[in-house]
Amino acid sequence: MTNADIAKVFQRLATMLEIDGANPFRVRAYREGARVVESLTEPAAERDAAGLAELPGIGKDLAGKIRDIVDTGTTTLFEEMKGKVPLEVVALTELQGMGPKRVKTLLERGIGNRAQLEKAARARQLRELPGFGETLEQKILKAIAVAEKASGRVLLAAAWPVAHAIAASIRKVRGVSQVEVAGSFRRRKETVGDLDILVVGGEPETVMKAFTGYEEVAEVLGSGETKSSVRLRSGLQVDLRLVPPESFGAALLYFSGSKAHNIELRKIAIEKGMSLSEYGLTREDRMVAGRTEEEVYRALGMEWIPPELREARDEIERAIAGILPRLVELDALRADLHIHSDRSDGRDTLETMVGAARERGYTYCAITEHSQSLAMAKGFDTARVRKSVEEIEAVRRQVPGIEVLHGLEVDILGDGALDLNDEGLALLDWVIVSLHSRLGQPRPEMTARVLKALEHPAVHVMGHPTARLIGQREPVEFDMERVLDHAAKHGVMMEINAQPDRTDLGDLHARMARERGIPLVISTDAHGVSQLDFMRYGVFAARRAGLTNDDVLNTRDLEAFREALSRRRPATRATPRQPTGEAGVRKPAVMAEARKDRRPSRPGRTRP
DNA sequence: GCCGTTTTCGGCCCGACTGTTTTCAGTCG
Repeated sequence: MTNADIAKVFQRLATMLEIDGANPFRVRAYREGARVVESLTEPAAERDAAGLAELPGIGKDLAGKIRDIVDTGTTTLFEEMKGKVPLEVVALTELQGMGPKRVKTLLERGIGNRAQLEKAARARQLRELPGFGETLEQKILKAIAVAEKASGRVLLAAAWPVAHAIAASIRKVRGVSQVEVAGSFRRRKETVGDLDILVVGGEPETVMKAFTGYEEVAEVLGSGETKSSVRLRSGLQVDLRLVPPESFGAALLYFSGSKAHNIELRKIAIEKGMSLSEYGLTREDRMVAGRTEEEVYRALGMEWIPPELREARDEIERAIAGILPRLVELDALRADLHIHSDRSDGRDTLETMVGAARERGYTYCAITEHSQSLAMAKGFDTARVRKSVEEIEAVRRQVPGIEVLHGLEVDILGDGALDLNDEGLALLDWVIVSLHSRLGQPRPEMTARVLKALEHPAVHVMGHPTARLIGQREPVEFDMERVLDHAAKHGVMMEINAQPDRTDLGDLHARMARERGIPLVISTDAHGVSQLDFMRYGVFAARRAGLTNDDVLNTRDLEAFREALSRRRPATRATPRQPTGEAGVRKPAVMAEARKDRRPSRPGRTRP
């Protein structure tokens, strides 16, 4: 039972209670409980009831229910509520414009799922219900159609060019002085549900007209003086808000979220005798701050918090204490350490890829083709690796100015063995191990398989550890805590794979790795030149995880990177390439150093 | 349902837009 599973039960319970007309603050407590459990970096299952009740927002009752869910898969209240408000009914609230009150009205008339709702709407029966009308009936039919077509959230990388294009077109409107894309886009979540655009300046009518008339707009969902919403042809919803300049910071803060972060800030405002809204921070209707985010945060007694951290985890306490981490920057990366060429399943030649890496300002990179078991991808066996040594030598001569590490992305076989023998491994500078096959193994087997692979002394890093494909494939099942503990023990690093549909490790897991002092590398896994630019999406995940430059090994120069690699020689067993003197289990010094860096007492801002 | 150097009871974040209504409830973010 994962934290996400527990959170899902609480979310559903909240909606059920809401439809049932429960005390709204009780509903909120379940939502808050879901959020707290979901953002834990350790399994809630490992805490007893008392330990759970120590969490903010979790009291005795919710703690007991979490234990129930962990132990039995459900809890009494959930089962009872399912009788009153079936899950099909809960799903109705996902339709645009359908909240708990309307769903309750429907339920009382025997309309309890999407099919029944659509039928009633088509039969023009909805308009007769109290609080419903002809217009709403039409909106509901539209919402059903949209829900069936759109799959919900889109990848950040898909929204990226769209957001920039719309923002650019609004910037051209006469009088507009500021345009910013807020929302989860600004927090750099790996997927976004919609886009929120904030605008300062210009005649309201002109700005709104420019927005609703944008070429990609398929439908205008609403338009007022200060707010308009549209749906693009791609299905993505975009909201635009026009705000006065003196409120821009407060509005940017507000619309960037997360909601939970905002609520925390508002509570702090109230404690200080003020009130915070998207119009500003006020004291007795007098404006205290609002023009910039910095000014609002300062007036609340804390430093400015980077949007990526605004998830109501621990960032507010840290901002108050002045110990926010100084987040890793894209510009700080010196290398891309996971690159394929057309020697295996990439599209471009070795020389092209290395040249493109150099163009991106890297001083070193690793070429990492697949191993033999991925025959379709022309994976390398030992003989091919031997030949590759010369090819890498050649490309080093062809493309000066960047050091090329001879790497390989070696498959972790079904039993945890590596897909290359020790002779082949000994020829490599950089060994990534990855899961590509038999991804459906049950949790105990998968955990054992990964643990075994990480014990091999030749291994440097685990690539895209969970093997998830966002929106397409669930992460593989293994015990992440044990895997990370094992990685820390054996000096194996973790990759943040920057392919936008992987983003793997994701922010929570990367945070868990960091807590164990495991160095991370951010790599693109590029299969073509253009994919080298995916690096930013890996950096975003790292920033959301709170990682600093120090936590990310490929921010170091080549010498420091090599130094760190050379220390990865803990020995569970000797291999021919191990100098005997280096045997013995110890944590690589780089990890001890990294751990030291993240003591909460240490101001995160003292070093770049 | 949670929480507490103002409280163990009585609070709990704020505003725009829409549609159904004749002054506001519901939804959304």
